Amino acid sequence: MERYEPLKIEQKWQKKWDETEAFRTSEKSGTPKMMLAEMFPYPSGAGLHVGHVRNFTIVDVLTRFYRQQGLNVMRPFGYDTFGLPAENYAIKTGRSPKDVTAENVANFRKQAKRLGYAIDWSREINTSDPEYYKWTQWCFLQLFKKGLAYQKESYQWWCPVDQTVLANEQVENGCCWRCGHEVEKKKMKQWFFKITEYADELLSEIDNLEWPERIKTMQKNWIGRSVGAEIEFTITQDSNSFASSRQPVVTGGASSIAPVVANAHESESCSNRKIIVFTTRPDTILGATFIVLAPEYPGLDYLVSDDAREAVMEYKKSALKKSEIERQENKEKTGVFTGAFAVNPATKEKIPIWVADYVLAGYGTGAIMAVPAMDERDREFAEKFDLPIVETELIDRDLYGTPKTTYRMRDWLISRQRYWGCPIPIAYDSNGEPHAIPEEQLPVLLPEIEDYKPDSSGRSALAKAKDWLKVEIDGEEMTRETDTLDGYACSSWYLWRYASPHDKEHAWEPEAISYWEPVDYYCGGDHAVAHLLYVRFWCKFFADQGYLPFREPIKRLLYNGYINAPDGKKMSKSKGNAIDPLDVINDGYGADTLRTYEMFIGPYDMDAAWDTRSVGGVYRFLNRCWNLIESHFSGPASPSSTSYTGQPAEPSLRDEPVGDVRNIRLSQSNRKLSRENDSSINAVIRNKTIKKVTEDIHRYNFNTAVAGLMEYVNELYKTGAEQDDLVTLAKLLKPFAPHLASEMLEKLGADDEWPKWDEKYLVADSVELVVQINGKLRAKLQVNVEDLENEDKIIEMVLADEKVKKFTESGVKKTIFVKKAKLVNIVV
RNA sequence: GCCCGAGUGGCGGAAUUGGUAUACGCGUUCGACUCAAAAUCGAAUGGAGUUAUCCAUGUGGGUUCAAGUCCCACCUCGGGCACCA
Repeated sequence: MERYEPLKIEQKWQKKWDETEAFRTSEKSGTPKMMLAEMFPYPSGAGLHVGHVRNFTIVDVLTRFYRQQGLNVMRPFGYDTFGLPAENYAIKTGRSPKDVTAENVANFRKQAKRLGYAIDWSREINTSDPEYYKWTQWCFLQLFKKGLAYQKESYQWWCPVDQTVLANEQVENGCCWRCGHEVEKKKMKQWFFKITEYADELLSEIDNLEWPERIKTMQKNWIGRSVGAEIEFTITQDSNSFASSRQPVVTGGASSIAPVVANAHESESCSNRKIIVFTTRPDTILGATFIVLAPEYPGLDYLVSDDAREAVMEYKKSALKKSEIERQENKEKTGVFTGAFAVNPATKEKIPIWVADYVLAGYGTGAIMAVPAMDERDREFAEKFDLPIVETELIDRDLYGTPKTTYRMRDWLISRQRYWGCPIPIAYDSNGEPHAIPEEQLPVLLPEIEDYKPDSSGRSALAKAKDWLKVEIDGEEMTRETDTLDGYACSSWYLWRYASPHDKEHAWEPEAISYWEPVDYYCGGDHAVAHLLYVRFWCKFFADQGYLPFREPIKRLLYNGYINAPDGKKMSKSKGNAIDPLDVINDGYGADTLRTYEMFIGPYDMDAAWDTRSVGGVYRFLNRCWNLIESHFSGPASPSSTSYTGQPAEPSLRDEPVGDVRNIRLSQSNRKLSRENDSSINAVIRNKTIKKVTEDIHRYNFNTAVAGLMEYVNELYKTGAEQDDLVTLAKLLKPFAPHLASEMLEKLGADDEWPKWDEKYLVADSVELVVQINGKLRAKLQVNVEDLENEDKIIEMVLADEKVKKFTESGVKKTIFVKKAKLVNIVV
């Protein structure tokens, strides 16, 4: 008899899986495929976190479950390596981000292997590998060629600590998602991806996704479609304030290296003759008594009157300086009159034009018609500044405006003024016009430099790589773009790279992609609106270009909850409440215990607190699995062959070498059963367990699947376990505890094919009938299954029961028989 | 403020379609084994009570033969959005 030694078993199987490349996959025609992936990790210096383990194990359970069912299952792995943490660490320690990243990747790989994941290691990708980012740059160029990657000068989120701009999705409560510092608005020329081009489809397709409702709702809200109209308001010519020849006053703004190209929308709405407003209520136009412009409104400088100019510019300056937090916290309306007027096209009234920061520059046209009688915010503003409030009746929606749909979602800002990212494959000619780097020159390699530190110049550290900056395109000398791409760009297509990770000709090889993808299961606990929206956007774009045969990249999304510290708070190194998964393994519990525990901890999509004592409970369960096998093969100690005497264990058992099983015995009542009866009883629980575990995994109820296995083992301890029971146990256990299960199957000489249950074992001859009186449980009777077909007979039997009689002396009003629930309710 | 989740023993959590509330695990108690401890094995374990029985799924109502589950109102916690016209 051997003791359960997880570390020894796990090492054996991990070595075997590694050497045989056990999980290597290739396209197989005729075999149903399945592709699963987790959201690939950012490999931090701290190594794997228990949260990673939960995330990866969910994917692994499904991977192994479907492999055991004979599907061609691909489960790749990758690392999202570009980004600020590596660069900041490099700045702090003086080491290169490349070296630091390489170390972290090696550590993550080693740790993932110690968890026994069924990963196809030939499909390992790394976003900062030039072989990979060559194709990220290729993707960028496709978007650039179609006008979906463009430059625009506008006010952007700027993190003064990280010295870079940020996308809307990376600003959380007015703070930088990385360093937590308050962000500012800064006028800069930046690169954008035109995600708004796909806003409609991104929204309408959400309903067809097998994704959690809460993620779908978040995406819908994020896209925020509003149907309304744009209405033109003419600025009054007789206004003394108006002068079309006046030069604009330049305010704010950061240096930019290329000339500003105003887009069509801006030049139209900042025309000096009219203001276009967006409204969802064009039918309320009769009540529009003033116009409000955002402080950043592009045409503001042109229309402001001389008298008001100073006050307006002062207001604009202070509004821009205000952090977003201040703007959010202070809901008190502020604003100033511009001195200009416009004509309400419906009433022909001359109405004043104001500036106020409750109007947002980035939404609609940055200008609204205020209807204080209808809109709470406008009313508040009107009351504060004593503007007219006119009660109004509604008119035909389409009378004065042109129908227009607007989205809350803005275009995706993708340039970053940082070193450790994918270089944007663009160069500027002497006029400052951007040109694509020819595809044959890709990848644009990230140059090795000495000093990664960003500065306030608004340019990344790449600007210091003087030689690298120069590039010749079509015989013309040009200057390279020094910004790098947002890391989310690198992760917007990695799922497709998995299909052909080493292809030199394509970002993804057409046949491989159409075999493997879209991804069947994608699992993660973050990025509900950013990454998960971006991959959908790129998918639609590349489908339109003919590169992808599907328009949604992810069929099913599993959004797992977090694992918190034992105190219920978020785990963090600084608070000292973090659990290191490698410590749990090395303490002797092993990877199987860790994996199984994290599946057992609770529903996968709910947050859960770590409980060290419960880890021990799962270890005991695996130990009991092991002991069943050991006693099966070690003769006298076997639960199924040891005769129970009611006395202390026989001497022969005491003489056994140290074995945790030596006290396994059978309860007296169960020993009365003959061998034949034993196995028929086991057939029932065996089939029940197969059904439960299979169905639970299909429903992602991993916690109850493990509970079902525990119950099964408890039963086998009582009844004794035959070969069939042990083989079934090992097969069902394998997705959760693959090392132990592999060892068990090897000892049993069995394969790992997923077992099927036979319904015939699940139908018993007699069943327990529940008897309620007035809805309260009063009795239980054994009845024959065939009697359930005969309601009269059942009721007769129930009413004849002694226990029931006590309650029915005063007469029976009504009886209800529910066959499916095997229940009778008697109303007295 | 608006939109989602969730609230069940001492604790984590089960209960899949309205039908036996508390599966499974932790903890606790008792017993076996041991010189002893650990480990292991077995038993018990929602509360009150003399058996009967009564009370328990955040609170208060309602529907129903029957409610953790459905409806109405409210409370608490967590998450998302937050002047989006």
